Amino acid sequence: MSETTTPIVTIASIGQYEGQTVTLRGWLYNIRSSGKLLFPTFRDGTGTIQGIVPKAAVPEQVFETLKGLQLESSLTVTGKVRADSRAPSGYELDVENVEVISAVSAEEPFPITLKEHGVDFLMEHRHLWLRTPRQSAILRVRASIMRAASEFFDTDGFIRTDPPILTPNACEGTSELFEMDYFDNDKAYLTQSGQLYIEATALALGKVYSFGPTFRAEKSKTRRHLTEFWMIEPEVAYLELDGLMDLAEGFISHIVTRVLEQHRADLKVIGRDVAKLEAIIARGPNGERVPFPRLAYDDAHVMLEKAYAEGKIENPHKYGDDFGSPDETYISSQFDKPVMVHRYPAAIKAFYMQPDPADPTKALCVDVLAPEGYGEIIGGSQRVDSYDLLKQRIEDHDLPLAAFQWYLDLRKYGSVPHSGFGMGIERAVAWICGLDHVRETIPFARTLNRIYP
RNA sequence: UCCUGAGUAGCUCAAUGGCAGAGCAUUCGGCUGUUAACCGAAGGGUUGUAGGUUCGAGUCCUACCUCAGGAGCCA
Repeated sequence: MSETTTPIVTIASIGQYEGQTVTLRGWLYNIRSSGKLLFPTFRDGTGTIQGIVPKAAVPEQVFETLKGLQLESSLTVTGKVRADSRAPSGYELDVENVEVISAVSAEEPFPITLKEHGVDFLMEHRHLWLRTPRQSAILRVRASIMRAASEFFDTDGFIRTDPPILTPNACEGTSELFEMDYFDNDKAYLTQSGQLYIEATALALGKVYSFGPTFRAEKSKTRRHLTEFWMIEPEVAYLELDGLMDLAEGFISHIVTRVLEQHRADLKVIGRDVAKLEAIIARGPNGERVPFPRLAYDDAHVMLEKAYAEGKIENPHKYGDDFGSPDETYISSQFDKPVMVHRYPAAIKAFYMQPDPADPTKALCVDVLAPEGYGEIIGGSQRVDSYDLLKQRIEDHDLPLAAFQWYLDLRKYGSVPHSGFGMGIERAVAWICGLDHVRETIPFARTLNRIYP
């Protein structure tokens, strides 16, 4: 429509074009008017910018077109970029021309308004909710967290080896699995962890990781649960528990560092208290790295006993039991960095975890609890490397031995100490973004009660 | 699965057992610096579903449905 050629730019990069006439391709995010002045706000996926349209300065048709346009109509807009201290982003656009690509009907206006909505309504319109600045910012941070996570392993000699998503049996035999028919007579299940498979690839390649979707058919209805979520899992041959904790610490530090480097603006949109994240990677007085606190299960139990005696938690923690959500929240609230709780009682942990030689009733495992009550974001362990012990564990847990024969083979042919952990991406995103529910951390959350849209 | 809570206009919410209401959104009008703009007006309702109590039920009772938060379990 414009007779002259103007550069097509993104809102994120518009500062480079101050004083120039440019074209944006996007959507109408909001529009205000003051008589013969219009203030349309445009968005293009990279940000938002307010345009100014004085009636006297543009063709009648441009003014009337914008005035009658519904929110989220798509359009291209041409105008001159001007720095303005009144604008939140620092720039405004003096609109010269608009071309409507697709107008939204007034009979069915865009359902997501700038006012508040309920959770159910927003989730029902998730495909449109994604367009709002906060949701877009969260997805950008999610993408960077995933990139930083891969990057950490890729640059440290890890080989990405993704396990199958369709599996013949339960990994741990505890969680509920999504079941399906697999051709004739056989059942297949959606994976709930690729761990057993990457133990195999780790013994082949040394340092490996997997990154993919995971499925849990648990009837969990909380702010921390999805039925389909993404998990990144490293597995390393010849690595023992202490080294595994070092790995987890470096991993989390790297991700937080990258997010702080790249997403200050997004974190501001989300409303995240950045100081809480800076504390994660804060250095000591001489610039030295400050390790994450490491707390043995027994010491964590003592901490909880004291907290209960002082009335800081409602229910006493019974020694030998796993920590409940309120317990984890209390423990993590005592530190401003993620806390690594290790050596849980073997009886409450998975069959494949190596017993502690110093106390065989304990497992060489670690849970990383995120600060601010976000709970467990990482669970990991050193794996049983003895054939006989592993076989006995499988039998003790009433797991089908035949299905685990290949897994036992790993202990038959050159078994070595090895360790790994898994981090749930959505929980990490929820923590880093300071969200109160994981459903906002993934484009289309799958939960107990929702599989639409 | 258990516990708790919520379902009223497109959305967010009010309404002592006694006329069904507001803000936003939509439509119309006003306003040359608005930031979830503001001001005026109009249209918009099978109060989640099915029963019951009552002269009268959005409100009280029963069952069911949907959703949310929590517990357990987990990442």
